[in-house]
Amino acid sequence: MPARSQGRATIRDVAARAGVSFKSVSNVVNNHPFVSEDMRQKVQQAIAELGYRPHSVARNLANRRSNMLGLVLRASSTDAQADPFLTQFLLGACAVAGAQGFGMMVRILLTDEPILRYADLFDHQQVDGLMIFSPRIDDAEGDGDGDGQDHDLPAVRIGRAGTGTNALAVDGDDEQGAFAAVSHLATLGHKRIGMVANANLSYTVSVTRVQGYRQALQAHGIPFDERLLTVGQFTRQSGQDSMARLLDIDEPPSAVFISSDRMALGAMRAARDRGLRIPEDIAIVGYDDLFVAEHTNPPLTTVRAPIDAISQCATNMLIEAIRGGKRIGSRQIILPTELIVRQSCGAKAATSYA
Amino acid sequence: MPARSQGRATIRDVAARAGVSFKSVSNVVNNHPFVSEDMRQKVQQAIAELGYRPHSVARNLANRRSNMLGLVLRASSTDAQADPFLTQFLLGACAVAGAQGFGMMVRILLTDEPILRYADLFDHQQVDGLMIFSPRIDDAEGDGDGDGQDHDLPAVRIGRAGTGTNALAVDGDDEQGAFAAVSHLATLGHKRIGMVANANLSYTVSVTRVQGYRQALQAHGIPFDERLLTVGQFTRQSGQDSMARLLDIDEPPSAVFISSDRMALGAMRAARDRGLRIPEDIAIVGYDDLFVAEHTNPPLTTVRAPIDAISQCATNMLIEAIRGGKRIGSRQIILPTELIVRQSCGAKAATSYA
DNA sequence: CTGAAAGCGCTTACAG
DNA sequence: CTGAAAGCGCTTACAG
Repeated sequence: MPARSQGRATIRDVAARAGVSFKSVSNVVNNHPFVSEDMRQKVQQAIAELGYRPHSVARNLANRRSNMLGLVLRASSTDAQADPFLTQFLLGACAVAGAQGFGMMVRILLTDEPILRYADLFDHQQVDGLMIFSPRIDDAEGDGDGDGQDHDLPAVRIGRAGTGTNALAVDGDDEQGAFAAVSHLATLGHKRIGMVANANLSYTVSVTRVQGYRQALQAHGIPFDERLLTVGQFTRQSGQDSMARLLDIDEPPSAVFISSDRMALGAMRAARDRGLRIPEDIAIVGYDDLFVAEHTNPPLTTVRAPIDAISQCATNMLIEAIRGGKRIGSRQIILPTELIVRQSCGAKAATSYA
Repeated sequence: MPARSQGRATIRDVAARAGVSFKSVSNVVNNHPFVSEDMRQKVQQAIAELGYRPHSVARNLANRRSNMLGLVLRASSTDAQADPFLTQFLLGACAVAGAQGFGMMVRILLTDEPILRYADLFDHQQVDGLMIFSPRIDDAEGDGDGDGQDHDLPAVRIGRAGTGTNALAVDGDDEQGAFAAVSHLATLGHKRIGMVANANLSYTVSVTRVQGYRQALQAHGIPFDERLLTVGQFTRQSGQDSMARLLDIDEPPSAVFISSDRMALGAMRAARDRGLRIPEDIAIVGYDDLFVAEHTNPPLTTVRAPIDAISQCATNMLIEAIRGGKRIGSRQIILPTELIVRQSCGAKAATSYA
């Protein structure tokens, strides 16, 4: 092969081989209009013969585009909960991005690190847009991505929208999910329905679920009793403690909505510690549909977020924003969640294995 | 700020501001030796004032390096099992890479896709090295990354080494893990110890665990009985079926090592279906230490792979190979696994919650 | 539709 | 230790 002795074939090599100018090679590689079929064929053949592959770095420099999406993951020690969704999210996002010619570069941000502008996690022009995945993190903190800068990147947040100018966001409908969970309980005849919130009410992810809870109560004509609402902090232990507290009040609940599966594990434990049978003595609904939910005893009824839809939607939105130019305005998309009925509430379960 | 009216500050702007040549700026940015303290300060100040950030794309083009690691993930529908490790692996790898100035670009490869050279998943010079994560996939297939090409990238495989020339690989010590699991059973007095392999024996990940099983038997003077060895195929259902088969033979086992937690879930179900108590009537050990293992009834004794150590080791090895130049030769590192004793074998558990 | 030019922002050899 | 040059591989305007 008469390619260069060193390194891969370059656009010039292809041009020489095909007997055309290298501009023409660029044209066909980039699928420009108005290239004659003849030219295309000649070039394509030379490309094949030389095993030419475009040099993306050079291309990016000239283009002022990187065809890269930057995914920033906020992980935290207290919050392993987010992890189970992460892989699934990543898979979906990479697939969509790849199909549209974008690569994915990921950056981890530990919560304890100081929060800077997310864009600063990447070099200048290293990515064309940002996906910010931090669904279970304190939103107040999370909003520290100063917009207002001149050359802000398009960004989409997974979770609730930040305060930025170009706020794009995609999330599951937590309110509706909580509503469905609690309605399920009410429909089964429960009147004393407690709730263990997954976090204190400075977290929007906690607030929306509480709202769904209250709306469901209202829809079913059940008065809200604040003694029935307690608050945990993500961990299983806090679920156990919160449940114990709920069980200790006068007129304890006959059913409890715990807005986190992880915490529901603790809650089930607390119930069992008192000799309460699930669901006969106490009905329980969780939230998240972790893998473990199917394997608890009894299998846990819970709410599942539409991770695949979220990842696809977010990726498409971001790419659209990148292609569409600077200001798309803000947009927030909320996707419906699904109640997975198993056996922890006493309803006959549609899906059941364990 | 006298920066350019358009775009970010460039190296020239910094030079102008600091009153030096832009070569000097490059020098300090790249931490070259022999820059006077005075120069460094002037430049650094100008950088700060202008908010200059190096343009990585341009730098990469000039450098012929991208400072990027390419992570290819082989996912498969039948193999959700790999997922739980993925997030943890990704976190570890990104952290190490980031600390050494490397970004991470990820590419998903679905198993059903044709297997090409892994390097072809990336553009030319888009990444400096490859991490290949596909621990639970048929190894025969996985080896289809033709080495032998001229400009092969350094690559490290998570799992057993491929056949390539530059074969770097890191893995957990499955043999030792299986050995520990089965020895645990033997130590508790079991003589009839069965095994359900996680996959048929064309998968090395299955073979090594079987080897550990046999070695442990031998070490404890227990003869190998092939009727006690059965083979599943990753799924929970196959674990259930395999266990049922084992329970049906004459002289059934009093303890079983199931080399996959997912399958152990099915196995526990099969045991319970026959009214067998765990661990009184039948002891069970799993493999993987999925999150669910802590929450089964009873909590599952199992083997945990050193994911963090693997991710860190693999990333460091790869970066070393990148920095060290072409041929490092092949190297395979096997890291020790850990037996997590819970309650499914009747041993007093050190760690116990659920 | 196709050439020769200039440039993306930076870096590595090259003389001073 | 510091300048002016050439180049990384490609692309966008520019004339033909």
